[in-house]
Formats: sequence, C-alpha cells, structure tokens
Amino acid sequence: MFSRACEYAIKIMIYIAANESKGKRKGLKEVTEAIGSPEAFTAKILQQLVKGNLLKSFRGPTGGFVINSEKDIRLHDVVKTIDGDHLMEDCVLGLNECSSTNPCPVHDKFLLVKNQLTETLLSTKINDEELLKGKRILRN
Amino acid sequence: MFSRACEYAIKIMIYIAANESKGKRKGLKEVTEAIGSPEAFTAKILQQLVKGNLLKSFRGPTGGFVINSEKDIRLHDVVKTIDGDHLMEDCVLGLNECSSTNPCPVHDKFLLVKNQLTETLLSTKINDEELLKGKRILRN
DNA sequence: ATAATAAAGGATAATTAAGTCCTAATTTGT
DNA sequence: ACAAATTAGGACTTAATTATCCTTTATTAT
Repeated sequence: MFSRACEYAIKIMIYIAANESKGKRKGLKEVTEAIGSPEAFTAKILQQLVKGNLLKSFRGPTGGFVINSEKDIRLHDVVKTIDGDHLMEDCVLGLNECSSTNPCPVHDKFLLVKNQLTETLLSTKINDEELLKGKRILRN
Repeated sequence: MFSRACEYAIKIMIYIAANESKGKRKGLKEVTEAIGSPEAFTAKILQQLVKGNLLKSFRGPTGGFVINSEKDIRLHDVVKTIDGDHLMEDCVLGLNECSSTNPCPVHDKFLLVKNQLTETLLSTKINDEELLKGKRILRN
C-alpha cells in the first residue's frame, strides 16, 4: 500500500509525536532504535520530512528532530510528503484518462475504498491519543 | 496500490471476460493492443494467470487465452495471483507481529479501509456486467 | 511431413526503490 | 579556539520490479 520509506515515515512521526512531551529532541539513533529501521535510510527520510515542513531539525549536541508544531499534522500529510498523492488521486488501474465521466471498469467499485482511505488519512492526526491506546508496537 | 503487473492483469482478465462471448480465443497481440501494455511483459503475466488457473491457454494457430470457466473469478483472485495477499492481510506499517491483540498504532484506523478493500475485491466478479456499464476505458 | 502460428520459458537489460558510505556543515560545551 | 556531537547532502551499491529478446514446444492446416 505504502512504500517502505512511507511506512518508516509514519512510524517516525508517530514516535516523535508520542514522545515529545518528554521535552528533548529525538535524535536519529533513538528514532531508528524505536522503529527498527536502517539508520542511513532513516536519515534520508527524516530529511524529507524536514523539507516537507512536518519536522524541524537541529544540529550539534542536543540536536535532533521535533514535530513542526505550527501545523496540525495528519497521516495524509506524511503519506503525501513521501509517496505523493498517487494512492489517493490516481486511477487504480493506472489510467491517466480515467475519471468519473470517462471511467475505467473498476472506477465505481473502488470509489468507496479510496474515499474511506482518504478520509482515514485526512482525519487521523499524528498525535491522536487513540494511536497510543493500550500497548502499541512500532517495531518487531 | 497494486503493482504494475497486477494492474495489467486486472485489465487482461476484464478484457478477456468481456469479449469471450465472441467465441474465439484472445491472443497476446489482441490483448496488448486492447489494454496498451508491453507485449513481452504481458506474455509473462498471461503465463502467471494460466499457472494460477485463472486462464486457460492454447498454442498454435487459433490458439490464445480464455477464462477458466470452471471458476467464478473475482478481482481478489487476480490480485492474489499476481501480488499475493499482502495488501489484504499484512500490517499497513509492515510489522510482522501486528495483530488485533498486539496492534500497531494505526491498526484500528485502517480496519475499515482494509475490510472495504477486501470486500470489494471479493465481491467483484471479473465478468460483472457493471464493469462494462457505459463507455469504459482499458487504455489511454 | 511440413510450414506457419502462437504460447512457454530462459536469459538478459533497464529502471526504480531501498539501503549504505563518506564528507561537509552546524551547533554545543569546554 | 577547539573537540565532540549531530544533521545535511552527494555518490554509490544492492535489490526488486519492469521490460525485452531469443529459443523451444505445442498445435493447426495444408
């Protein structure tokens, strides 16, 4: 559904959001340990999230990443930043010309699925407390 | 959402199912022309669909492909044959250990989406006449 | 039998995604 | 000023997906 990079990005955002009450910035090492991702690759994704204005970064000792609190970040923002909005916007069969007036055979069948998906991504805040209800795993 | 190969496979199955009333077998050339896919790659996908028992193939002159009419084929079968059932079964965040008793943060949020998707794939027959209502495009 | 036709299948190439490595730039505390 | 820590960024490697090419096998009609 999502690219590997996007899966990591979602975990990153949720981890940082869930732990930012503890004040200090979250470093690359801590994040990769928390979500169980390859370090160098995770660094690239963090960069993308910073460029996309979802995170703010700070260098040097005491440096690290924090959520950009000026924004009210949703899963939709994270997915869009890493994977673009192809999943939400494009034809399921990959047809450029597909639209409600000129539909592919499965266009109507997938309307519900895509709406449900888009709605879920749009409505879920990265710091939604429901995401943390009970014990929640972020890595294997 | 689906791999490119799977997108082609869905188009292949819908095209052959929609045109099989015209009696004769559908050859590789005709199929690639109909769905606008690369010929050699399409041949490989047709092979997979035959191996998965969704199509029957015949060689030689008058040869080609037909739907395996012993089965009542759904989109779910096509997707499973080409992409496997990862999309339907696996954790959205790619976690092996994720389950309803040991969930990832977005597990509940995506239950509806995944159920809707699975239900759509399971309930849509490849020869559903709704897939052909009005003008329906299979290629750009 | 033979020639023509069409799918099967193996090998290889091209492209994209995933992941690594190394150096540069910035910030902090001494 | 300097050393240590930490992110930024470029270049590169590896793996997976997409796509092509060529040969083999089966089938049909002459």
